[in-house]
Amino acid sequence: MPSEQEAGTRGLHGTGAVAFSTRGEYGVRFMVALARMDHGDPVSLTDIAEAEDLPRAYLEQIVGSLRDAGIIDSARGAHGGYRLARPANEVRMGDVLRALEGPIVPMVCLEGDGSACSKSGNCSVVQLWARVRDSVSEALDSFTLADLAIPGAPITLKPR
Amino acid sequence: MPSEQEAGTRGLHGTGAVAFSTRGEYGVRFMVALARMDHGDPVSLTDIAEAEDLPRAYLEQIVGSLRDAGIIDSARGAHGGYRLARPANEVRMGDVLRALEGPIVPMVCLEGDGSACSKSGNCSVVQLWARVRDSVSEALDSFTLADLAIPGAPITLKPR
DNA sequence: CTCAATCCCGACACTTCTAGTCAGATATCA
DNA sequence: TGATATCTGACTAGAAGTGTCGGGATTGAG
Repeated sequence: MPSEQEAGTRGLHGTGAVAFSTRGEYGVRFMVALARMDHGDPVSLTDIAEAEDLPRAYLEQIVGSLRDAGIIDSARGAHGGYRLARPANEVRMGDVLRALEGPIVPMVCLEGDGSACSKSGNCSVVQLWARVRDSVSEALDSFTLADLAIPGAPITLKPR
Repeated sequence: MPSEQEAGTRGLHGTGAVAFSTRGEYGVRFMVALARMDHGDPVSLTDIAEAEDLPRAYLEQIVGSLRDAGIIDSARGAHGGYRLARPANEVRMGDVLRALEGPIVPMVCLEGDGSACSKSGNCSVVQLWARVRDSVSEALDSFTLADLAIPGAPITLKPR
């Protein structure tokens, strides 16, 4: 039997402006699946990739960012896997997305301490970009992982 | 004298998630400059490109989107150029950005009529993306071109 | 100890998008 | 007619996105 899933092309995720990449989508789906499957023991990446039909090797990269950000804990070795580092209702989706996609910066002039733009003092347009940035952060942080994970019935793992 | 400006590399515009491209930045800067320079007669692209230090040929492409969207009017031939199609205080920045960058769609599952996602009925995550989309639209539409073009003018934001 | 499961990590390949450049066609005014 | 502009399509180099692949390190079980 074909042991490895064939992933093929999935196209781009998000059209036009303000689009998240597949890192954002896959990472969020991973987190929701993990929240539902996490009953104390680590959940393996393979189980989640199969449940969500995501390319395992690629997901592995993405999940590394979540681990580095301290959002999930990992356990290596046999019967290893991933667990939530905090209860789902304490995980803001803004933290998840920032870990996955980097800081939310709609325009270069907002990067770092703002010194990138030479006319930072008298530029009126920067207020527009700052407003967009703050709105997106607020929207993301108004959801917790629990908000997204609760609706479905909790998924139980097959015994191993 | 050197007839063509050398533009060189300007790097990417916006880091991480929710980034606008140079189309968005240059287009907005074009609009602000046009709003300030428009005193009745058409303003030529060359004048604006020089004033804002933007690559003329590339800006030409970008401005085409604004014309197609009916945000500016163009006049060909000698003494031609561009004019605002409406007063600056009637131009919402959301319209400008949508013309420049396409619809604001943070994730594929929100595209078109929403039929792209197979589990559109029971997906909880879609609410997150929809919220982000609406927040960005509101943020952009809370500014008019006049807010950005009037130098030193106090920017009044609509209450939310 | 050995084996299998599992995370971890770097390198590579392919495709698409970005950010332009360039040459020419078309339209208008003097 | 000639100078000035917009308009259009084709082209390109480089970056980013979306994965695949192979192997190394760690752990639990038998």
